[in-house]
Amino acid sequence: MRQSRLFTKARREAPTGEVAKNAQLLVRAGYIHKEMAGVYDFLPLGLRTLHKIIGIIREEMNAIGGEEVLLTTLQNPEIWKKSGRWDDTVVDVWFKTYLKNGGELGLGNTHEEPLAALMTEHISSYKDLPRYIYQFQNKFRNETRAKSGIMRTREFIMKDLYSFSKDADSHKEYYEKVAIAYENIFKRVGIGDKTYRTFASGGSFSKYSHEYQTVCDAGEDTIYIDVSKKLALNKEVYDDSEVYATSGITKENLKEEKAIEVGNIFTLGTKFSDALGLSYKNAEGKATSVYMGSYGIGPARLMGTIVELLSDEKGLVWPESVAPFSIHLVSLGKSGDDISKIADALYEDFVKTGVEVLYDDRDMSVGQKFTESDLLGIPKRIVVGRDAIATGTFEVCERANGEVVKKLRTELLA
RNA sequence: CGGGCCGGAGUAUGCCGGUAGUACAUCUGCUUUGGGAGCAGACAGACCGAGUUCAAUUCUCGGCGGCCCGACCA
Repeated sequence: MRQSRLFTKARREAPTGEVAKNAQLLVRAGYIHKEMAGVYDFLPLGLRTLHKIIGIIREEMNAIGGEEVLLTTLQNPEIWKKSGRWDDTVVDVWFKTYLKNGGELGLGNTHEEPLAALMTEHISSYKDLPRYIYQFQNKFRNETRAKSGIMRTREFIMKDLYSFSKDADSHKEYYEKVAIAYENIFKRVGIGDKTYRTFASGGSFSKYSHEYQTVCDAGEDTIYIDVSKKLALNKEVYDDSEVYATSGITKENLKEEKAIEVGNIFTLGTKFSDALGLSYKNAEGKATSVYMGSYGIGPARLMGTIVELLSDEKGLVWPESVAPFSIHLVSLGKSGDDISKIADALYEDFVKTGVEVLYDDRDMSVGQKFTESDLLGIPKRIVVGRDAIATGTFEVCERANGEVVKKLRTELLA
């Protein structure tokens, strides 16, 4: 993409009042725009990165048998009344609204109820199980206090996977598969070494659930890590003696850290299938409740976590896997001169070979181009300058570590 | 939801109960081009409402909005 065609502009300063590092950098670099507290738009560069993250999650979900759907945001209260979760005192993050005829509606904050209701039409026999259904869908949560930039927002895309199994044993088996898929995801987006499977309270569904917590000072949660076991405990279960027996963690070895919850996996059991009438006939012809699990990841929060963890004083730093472009091609020529002709040709070559390249073809000062390039955080920068004419070489700079090498055109395209 | 701070050109800020100043950005012109260039000129601003006052951007109250701390996070 030609940068002259990119409508967003990088800015020197972050807006007043935006304190979170992730939002400061993403706003300055033109990846996102704040509409209001806890509500952010994704602009072209930000959307590309978000889509890269979503793509990685999708691959991992498909690899463990996930089938993708897209359920609605508008929610029918009748379904939620069956599980008791329409009540504002039970779920306090509802956004509710009205139909023209006065009927009440909700904006979905999660999708256990509608999906369980939907699956009653498709699951009737043990032969129909297991099923694994997931989506990337806009959730609405009326948080009392939005904070931390894109980490806790009132409207956000969530990947939510729901598993429908015959019984607790087959559920447990799949639950562990999801855990591995999650670990793959966090590894692939570049935060694997700082992300811990963490025991947390399970709510009313099961004794414990698991969170994936990424160690980071910007995090809202406090966890206790057993480094050798690569496991952790959320502070909320720290004083629960049973968790140590369950997890095999010993209290003495724990290290306290701040962390960001980047994912969670829950055992739901039959709570929702009982409430919504989701059952199947087993081999003996007996009606049996479907055993459910739910598994969430917030792609935007994951994006914010990557920013918090990997960016530096110059700006964003993306791993190749989630960068909006692989290469930032920066021309130091002026439109029409020899340098920019070489840059144009190189750009066309990259486009032809399918390389994702952002081409800074704008007429502006060198310093400004480099500073903006650093801010955008694209993994590799290729500079077309006087060397391109003098020696036919191009400077290639790694954003992450600043390493610079000179390469010939043929080496770049190889 | 409790507490605190804040609200002015596109962005960031200084001063101020009496003509809203500056920097950056933007536009025009000339020069400049390997780390946010220079000169000249131009465009552009007080969240809303009430009160006090001869006079309110400034003081007071209320609303709305933003950020932070805490609580909450099914």
